[in-house]
Amino acid sequence: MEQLLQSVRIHINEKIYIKDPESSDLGKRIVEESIRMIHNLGFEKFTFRKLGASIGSNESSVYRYFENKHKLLLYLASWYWGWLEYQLVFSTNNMPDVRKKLKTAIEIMTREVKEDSAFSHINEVQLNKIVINEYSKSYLSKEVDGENKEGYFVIYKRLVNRISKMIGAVNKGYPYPSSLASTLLEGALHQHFLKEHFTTMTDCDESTTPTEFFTHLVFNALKTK
Amino acid sequence: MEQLLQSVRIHINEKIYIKDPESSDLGKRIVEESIRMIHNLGFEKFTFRKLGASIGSNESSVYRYFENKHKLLLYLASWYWGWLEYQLVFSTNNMPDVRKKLKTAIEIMTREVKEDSAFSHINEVQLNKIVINEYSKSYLSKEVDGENKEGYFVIYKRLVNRISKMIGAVNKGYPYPSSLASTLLEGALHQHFLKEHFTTMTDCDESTTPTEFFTHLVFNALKTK
DNA sequence: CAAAATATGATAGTATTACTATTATATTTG
DNA sequence: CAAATATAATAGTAATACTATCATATTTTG
Repeated sequence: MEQLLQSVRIHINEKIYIKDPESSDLGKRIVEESIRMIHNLGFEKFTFRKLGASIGSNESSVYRYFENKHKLLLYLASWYWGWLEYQLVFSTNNMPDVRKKLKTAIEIMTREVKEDSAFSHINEVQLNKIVINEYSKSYLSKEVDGENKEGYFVIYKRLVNRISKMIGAVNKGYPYPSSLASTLLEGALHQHFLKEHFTTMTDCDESTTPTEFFTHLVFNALKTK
Repeated sequence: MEQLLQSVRIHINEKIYIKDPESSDLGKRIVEESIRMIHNLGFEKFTFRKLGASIGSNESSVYRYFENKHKLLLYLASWYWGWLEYQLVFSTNNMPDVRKKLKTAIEIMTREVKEDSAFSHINEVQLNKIVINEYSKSYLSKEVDGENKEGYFVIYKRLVNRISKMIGAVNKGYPYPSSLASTLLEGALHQHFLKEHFTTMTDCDESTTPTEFFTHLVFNALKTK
């Protein structure tokens, strides 16, 4: 699986970047170091000037890859969701039992990322934390409709749609498959956040995982009686 | 109910503001106009300079009420959740049937705010939109733990706790009352957002409400069989 | 291999933001 | 009426989010 992931390239909408960061060494260092810096500083305090300095390069060089840090965040998020999508498709492919399939899907979407694949310049553990802490900011803006039209969120939407279809496969009559799927993805990030910062608002901790909570939630929602 | 709400003052942690905006005419204009401006411009493009100009006052005067716009957002959000909490407590008080009580609670927490009470300087319709679009930004920051310790999120946490208890009252054995409550509050905002900007990721529209979705979700989660 | 094209680096400059400080002028209160 | 307090006006600072220009290094290709 890891071997395979290594060779799979996640295709990201070309409008998100100016120059493909995968196409050069500098580009890869920009992505690699931006993950570390956003993880450490948080998105607000992260700047292209700091990033340039940190990779022994220059602010202006970073601007040749990404228009601004918002676009860079969209890039990182797209990569992350593409990576999850790959795992989802790979793991659930050819599973004849639709319930098992959905169960697997929920697990993949809600589990904590604990190991860096160490194959690429992308640290998935830190990237997962970034998505938990910053992803909402990428769409909670006045520009969201325009950016959505440009296709900046396609991977995420496709992922929600895949889960939605799996839900439909388990229970055709269930009236809210898309809402349940989007609640699952967004809610999983939220429960992980609460676990770290607002323990009174969640039951998730060392012994209880978001996976358990959401598995119970989704399958109960789909009960017909 | 509206009459009552008019006279109820929502108590907000004094550390959030420098000078209580309820204590002066200027303070009220700051709150009133900031709601309009954040609603129109979005939080990122909103500045104290613009706000000052817009109320025929001055940037420096605004700074005497709030340390920065982040604190102002915390203030507005606290007011909003306090307002919802009041409605919740008022509406569910003395309801002996715990299921009806929870049903009412879900409705209050998930419905769209459609009418401005017109009694105060606060436009609840716009404020509801602000909370949908901006609330996450108030806690998705590196300062969250410090601010949480200062008590900036108490009202929201109390609200989640109230719902959590109502859930426990319906089904003592349910293992995730807090997670379900937090998923409800956060998920409701999310579904309202999707309805406006990402229609493919939700089933909510003119004919289906987030209330229906969450009512079904919560009560199914609490089924014992 | 030389010329051309491209990528990167260094430096400087601009408008805006997010404040702080100071002083002047109203307004309220005792 | 004097003193205290609130507000307004103005100026100033450091940082941010860029844009522009030019120099230099590296790669491509004819």
